[in-house]
Amino acid sequence: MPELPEVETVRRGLAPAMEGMQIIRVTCQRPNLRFAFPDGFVDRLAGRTILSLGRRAKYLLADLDDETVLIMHLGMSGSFRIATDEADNRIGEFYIPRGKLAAHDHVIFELSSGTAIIYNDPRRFGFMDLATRSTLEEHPLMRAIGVEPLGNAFGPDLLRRLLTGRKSPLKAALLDQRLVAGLGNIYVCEALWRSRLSPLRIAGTIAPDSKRPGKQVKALASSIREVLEEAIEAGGSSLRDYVQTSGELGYFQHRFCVYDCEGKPCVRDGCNGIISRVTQSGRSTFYCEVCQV
DNA sequence: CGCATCCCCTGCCTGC
DNA sequence: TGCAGGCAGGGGATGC
Repeated sequence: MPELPEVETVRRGLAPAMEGMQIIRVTCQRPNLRFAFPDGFVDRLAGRTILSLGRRAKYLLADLDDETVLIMHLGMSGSFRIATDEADNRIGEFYIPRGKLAAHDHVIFELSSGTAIIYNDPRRFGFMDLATRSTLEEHPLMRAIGVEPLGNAFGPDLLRRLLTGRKSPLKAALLDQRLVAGLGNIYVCEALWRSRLSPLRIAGTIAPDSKRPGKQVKALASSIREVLEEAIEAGGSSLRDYVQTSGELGYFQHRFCVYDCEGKPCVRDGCNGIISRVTQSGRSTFYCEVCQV
C-alpha cells in the first residue's frame, strides 16, 4: 500500500487532470469500499468544481467549490488512473470508457475536460468520505493525525517530544499515525536502518528526558525526512499493485536497503551483517542486527 | 492508557 | 497443474 511517498506521487499525477475541472458525474460500481460511501456521495459531488488536490498523511483531499472536501484513502491496493475520452467508448453524452473498465474499478469521476478518473482497488481497504473545509480538522479521520514529516514543524525537537516516555518499540511508535503521519512498513524499516537504530529498541530510550534531542533522535529525524524525499523523487515504490496515475512504476524499490531483503548482506560500508526479518505487531520488520542497535 | 491481536478482502507466491 | 497456506504497502475494533 501506498505510504506517504506513493500517495504524494499519486497526488502530483492527478492534480493536473483534476484541478480546475468540473465533476460531471460520479459512478460507484458498488455500495462500499472498506466502508459504505456516505449518504448523498454521488449527488454532492456532481456539478462541483475541484479547486485543488492536497494531501494529509496518506489521505488525498480534493477541495471543492462549495467548501466540501472529498477525502480519499488508497488502503493497501488502491490506485487511480486517468482515462482520456475516446469517442468509441463514450456512453451517451458522458465519458465513461466502459469498454475499458477493468476488474475492481469501483469509482469513476467524469470530468468536464473529457477525462475519467478511475479508482481501482482489488482489496477494497481504501475508502472515501466527505467533509467540510472549515471543520476538516475535527473530522474523525483527521482529528488524531500527527505531524507531517515533510512539514516545517517536524524535526529533532518535536520527534524527541513524541518519543519521550514511550514504551513501545521504535517500529510501532513510527507506524503510529497519531505521532508522525504517513510512514508505513517500508519507510519505517528504511528510516531506522539509515539511522542505525534497531526497530526493537524501546522508543523512549533514544529520547532521554533532557531538553535537547541527542544524536540518535537527530539521526532518526533526518533519516525519515530524507528517505521520504528520495522516494517521492523516485516516484514512490512499486510492489505488486501500486502504480502511478500514468501507469508507470515508481522505482524507489530498487533502493531498499532492508525492506524485503531478508537474508541479503547489509549494504552499509564495513558491515558484514545479514538482514533479518522479525514480526512486530503482526507485521514484518526488516533490519540488520549488526549495525542497528 | 497503551499495546498486541485480529480482522476487513483479494491476489500472488511458495511448497507439496 | 492444482490446491492449501502464508503473506502483502493500512488502519479500526477489541481486549488485556
